[in-house]
Amino acid sequence: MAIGWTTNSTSPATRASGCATPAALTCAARVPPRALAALLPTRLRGTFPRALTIEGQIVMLKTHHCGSLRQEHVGQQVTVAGWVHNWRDQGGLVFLDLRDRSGVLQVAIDREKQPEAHALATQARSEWVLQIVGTVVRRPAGMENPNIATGEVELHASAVSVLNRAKTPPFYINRDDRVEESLRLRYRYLDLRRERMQRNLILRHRVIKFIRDFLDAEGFLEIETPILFKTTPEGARDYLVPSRVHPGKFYALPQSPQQLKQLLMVAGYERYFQIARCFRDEDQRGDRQPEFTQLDMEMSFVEREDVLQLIERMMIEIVETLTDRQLLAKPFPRLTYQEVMERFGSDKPDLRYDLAAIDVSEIATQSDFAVFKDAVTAGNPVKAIRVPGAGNQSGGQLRKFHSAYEERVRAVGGKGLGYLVLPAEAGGEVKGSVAKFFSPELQALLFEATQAQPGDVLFLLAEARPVIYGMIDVLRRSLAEEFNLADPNTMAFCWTLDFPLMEWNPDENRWDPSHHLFTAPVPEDEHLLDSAPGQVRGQQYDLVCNGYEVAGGSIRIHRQELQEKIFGLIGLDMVDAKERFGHMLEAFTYGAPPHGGIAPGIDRLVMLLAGEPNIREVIAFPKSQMAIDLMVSAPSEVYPEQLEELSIQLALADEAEPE
RNA sequence: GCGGUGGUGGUGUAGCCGGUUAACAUAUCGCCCUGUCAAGGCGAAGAUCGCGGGUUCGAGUCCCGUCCACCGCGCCA
Repeated sequence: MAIGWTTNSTSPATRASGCATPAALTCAARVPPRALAALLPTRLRGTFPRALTIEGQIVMLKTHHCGSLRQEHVGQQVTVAGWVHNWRDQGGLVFLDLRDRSGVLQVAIDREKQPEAHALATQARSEWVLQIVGTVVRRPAGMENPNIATGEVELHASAVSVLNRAKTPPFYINRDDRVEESLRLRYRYLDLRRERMQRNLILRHRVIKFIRDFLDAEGFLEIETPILFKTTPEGARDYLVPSRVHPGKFYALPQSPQQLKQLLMVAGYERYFQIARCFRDEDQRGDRQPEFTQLDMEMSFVEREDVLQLIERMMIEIVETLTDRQLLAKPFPRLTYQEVMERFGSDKPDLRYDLAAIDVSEIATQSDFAVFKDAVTAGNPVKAIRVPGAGNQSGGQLRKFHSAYEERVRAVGGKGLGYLVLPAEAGGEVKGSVAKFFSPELQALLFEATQAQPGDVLFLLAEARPVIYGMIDVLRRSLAEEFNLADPNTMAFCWTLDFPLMEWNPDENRWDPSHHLFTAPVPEDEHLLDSAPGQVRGQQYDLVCNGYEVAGGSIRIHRQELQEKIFGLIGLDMVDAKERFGHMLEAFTYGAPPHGGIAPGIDRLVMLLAGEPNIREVIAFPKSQMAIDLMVSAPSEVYPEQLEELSIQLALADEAEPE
């Protein structure tokens, strides 16, 4: 049996490479393209080897990718294969737009010149799979199509063969129209054919490849950890997997590889990462799926600063190398937890716009407004949010404007919302619900403190923490949406630091770890663990971008006695703790190095880089909000024999009885 | 678990203060057409209005229940 390359090669460059992999379908290994545009399938370049032959039979069904053909190919005979993207039958001349992953190519089939090919082409319909042999031709002058990358050329077909026919798809593949999402999910394999999804998954691939290359160069090892692991009752609900071999016992899918990566540090691997799947059985959101992907990583002999700098460098390079998006600030701003809560009411503020809350308690307490005076007396803050230019509307509009936001504030527990309107011209009258309680001198102080300009509106809020935080957050988000303040092309990263280590849980009457129970306290605060646990700051850090938490991590506790102390504070008695985390405590007695890590969420990161509104758009096969895979109908019932083998009996409530 | 929005030919929408034959675009099918590229022209077919119940002389439309999708709250160490 003779195996070789065909001799009528079209590309000297690829002859030398002798590579059987279509070059255009691989991704540039070392030099990622500068811009997002370079990610488009239409930009993939097709240097392509000759067809592979075995005993003279061509086994590779294409010599070039559709989207790769350019003027330089004019005159060459090529074979392409792909899906019918669109077709236009003009009688004696049929145009087929043939699509493969690299892009779209117009094929012209002439009845007079190629009657057989033409006869087949007239039958072809959307999404049929065709193989077409033809000659690349420069398009006639004036017939170029600048909207597609191959628009200067077209293929004059000499032979058409139908590799497969296709039913009419349930929705348009060739348009970016909105389609009901349940339909997209049911036919996800068709949805994934669409350009938007291909672009997103290619970007996702590039981000992950970039991360692997970057961390490899930094001395990290990629190490896999088990998917079948052990349940840990804290945190989110676990997905459980019954054991056949051990009746009545269960594995749990990892909520994250947290414990394992710390054990890898004890094991001396020093720098670990993994593109890790994580599982949490909680209700869904646009940025939450039951299974999601983290870049899980951990480093030994590092301090907080080392982790922050490494991640920051990586994120900046990802954005600048793989996208056209602008970074709002670099280095990334660093904000303390207290600062973000007081100013933005959220530990993941969207910094693309200001709308920061400013504490005006000192001024408000001098006003005649009892609500503000009482608030300050009770130790609660009075805060102002400046809304630039919002005062330039009629009195009626303003009242409507204010009451709409007052309603939002009430929805999060606020009792009311005061407002002041600065006149557009100097000397004009200051209006608004609380204007009469502030003397002109106090008003001036207020405007100075908030740097208010003519025509601005000031919203004034007085409430106890943490209710006021929720009010600030909801005001910022909804104002930014109404006034279009968030530039979609900007990536506003920041670090949130100095979280409290513990939060008081009044229901359970104990302290809860605010991050997780392996987070180390800030060394200066360690002495407060006994006297004032609520004041202890943790060595925790979150990376925030555009209002989303895109990474969270901490420096860990590596000493057994400190770890035991934390267990005590959160109400875990040592018998319990040993049962659940005995392996960790024991490991820490065998020379655990100081270590820390972080875990960026890949789905959220790619979502932001792609400019998508939810993570389903960057996941190939996501689940619905009810955690259902609409394509395969998972979860599903199982056969009684399967349950029997697992020693499991169902105890369903009547209404949940399976049919 | 709670609240909100939506579900109408294959797809996307209109119809919603109840009233004759459920409208439009597109896709699909047929015929015509040799420079189209969101092709065009002519014609055809295609909908028990998510499902179940109720009110009514009469329900896509009103009411109740239910299912599904999405958004948010709770939840998510």
